[in-house]
Amino acid sequence: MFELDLRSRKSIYEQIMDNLKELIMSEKLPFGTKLPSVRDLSKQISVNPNTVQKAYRELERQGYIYTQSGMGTFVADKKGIRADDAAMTKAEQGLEDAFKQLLYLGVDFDAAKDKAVEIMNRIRKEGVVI
Amino acid sequence: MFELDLRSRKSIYEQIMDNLKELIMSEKLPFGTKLPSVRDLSKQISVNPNTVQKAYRELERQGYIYTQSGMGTFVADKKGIRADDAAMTKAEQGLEDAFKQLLYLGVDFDAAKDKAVEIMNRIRKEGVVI
Amino acid sequence: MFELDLRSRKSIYEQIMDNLKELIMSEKLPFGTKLPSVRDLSKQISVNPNTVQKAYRELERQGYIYTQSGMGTFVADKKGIRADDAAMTKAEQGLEDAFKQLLYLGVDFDAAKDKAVEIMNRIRKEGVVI
Amino acid sequence: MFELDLRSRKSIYEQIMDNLKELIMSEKLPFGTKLPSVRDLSKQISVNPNTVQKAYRELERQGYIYTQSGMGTFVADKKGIRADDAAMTKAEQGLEDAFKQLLYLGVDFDAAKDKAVEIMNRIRKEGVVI
DNA sequence: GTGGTCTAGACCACT
DNA sequence: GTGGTCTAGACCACA
Repeated sequence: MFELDLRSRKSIYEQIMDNLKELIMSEKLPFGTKLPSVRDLSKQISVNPNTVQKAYRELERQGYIYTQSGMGTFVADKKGIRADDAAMTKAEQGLEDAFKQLLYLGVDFDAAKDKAVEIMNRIRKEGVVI
Repeated sequence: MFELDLRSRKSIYEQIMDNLKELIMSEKLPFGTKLPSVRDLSKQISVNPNTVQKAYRELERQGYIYTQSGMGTFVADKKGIRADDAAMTKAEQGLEDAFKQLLYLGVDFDAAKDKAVEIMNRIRKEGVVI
Repeated sequence: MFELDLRSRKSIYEQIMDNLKELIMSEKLPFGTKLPSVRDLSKQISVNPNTVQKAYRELERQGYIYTQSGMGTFVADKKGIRADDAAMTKAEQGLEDAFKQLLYLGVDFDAAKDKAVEIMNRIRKEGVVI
Repeated sequence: MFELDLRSRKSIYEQIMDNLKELIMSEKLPFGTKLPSVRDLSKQISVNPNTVQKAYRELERQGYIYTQSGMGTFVADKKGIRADDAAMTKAEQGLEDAFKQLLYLGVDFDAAKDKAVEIMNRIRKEGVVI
């Protein structure tokens, strides 16, 4: 389904969330699709079930998926996604930090900006089609 | 000297590092400047000396400052900053992740890109003069 | 696991690092092995957990081990060790200094060289098998 | 007279000692030579007089130099040098550590040994003539 | 005075 | 349970 980098500093549940978000936003998992159960997914990616559960719970809170008792977990309509203000601010802050980091490393402003634009265009092409 | 946001998710020592990096890169603290001693800065910003030292240590490792035991800590020549390839890749990855995060939140691609450009221009104006 | 010399001039965290490096390089702790947790090792060798953590942190920075938050700390693949040029130069400088130190003490050149060769051969036999 | 690296991690008084030991052992400062006064040397190399004094005191303790009240400080006969056991052990330990460090960095045993021999021969030629 | 190391013990997020 | 961060305070060597 997707890959994790167990050696990354990013926590595992966040990696799971990001992977699923990407699949959902790119409509590789379209509205209504049944997600694997917590137990199945946890086996598939060799991760503690609690960790998967945490990812699912958080995704549900953010409106990406929903659960039907006894039936399973499903991809929600994109309209349901909460444009969580906190998450938004955090993402913007992340953008700012990453950009500054480039400048800290001695990259010239315009070069850094070009780099950023290049990355964004690549993302558009590669697939986070929305 | 600068301010901390104790409620932020960013750890204190990282905030100290980022603040100092900004002051150094903008040459508000030019090459050779003596930084406040660990103890002084810790009092100034009401933080434990160990926390300040951790920030100094890491900044030294990254080449922003250098230390003379018994004498103090000083701003290093910018040439000393390691254009660490790993750090570079990491920064680019960070940019990519942050941008994707925006898209995950349901922001339209072009809106996200505009946002990013706006942020970059703000950074340019505000002063990370290099 | 190993022993510390609390009376040594070498700081404790450095002794921990050197001991672990030796165990790793000799493959007594092969790739992937889980190291004792910070708390366990600290109890085992009667040292404060922070001190052990400092050693682990530095070993991670040097690429000998890696860490999975919440899971533990593991021996990294040797390929990960940075053949850091700076570290190399430093090691050579250390060799030079140590040798000069012998000469400063009034040891005859050939005697010092013999001593050095003897030490190197002992190291080969004793086990820093690579 | 000689140079210091203020940014080095080696303490200044040790650098002074090593420089003087080298000059003495190579007989560039032969037996009986008057050393500059603490005050003069401290000015010359822009260092706190206390630091120079500490170096002189330690050199005297080790038998490299001697002081005549009111007259100054002089280079001692090499026979007087105390083959301080502790210092000897420390030097040997340093040699061992530096060599191991090379191995840690992934250098092959024989390559490391060759390197060491090369360094020793260079030292012989370059001047620590004894 | 300076930085460097260490202890004792706390709280947090993650697995 | 795991590592990561932080506080409060101590002692040391060095300048």
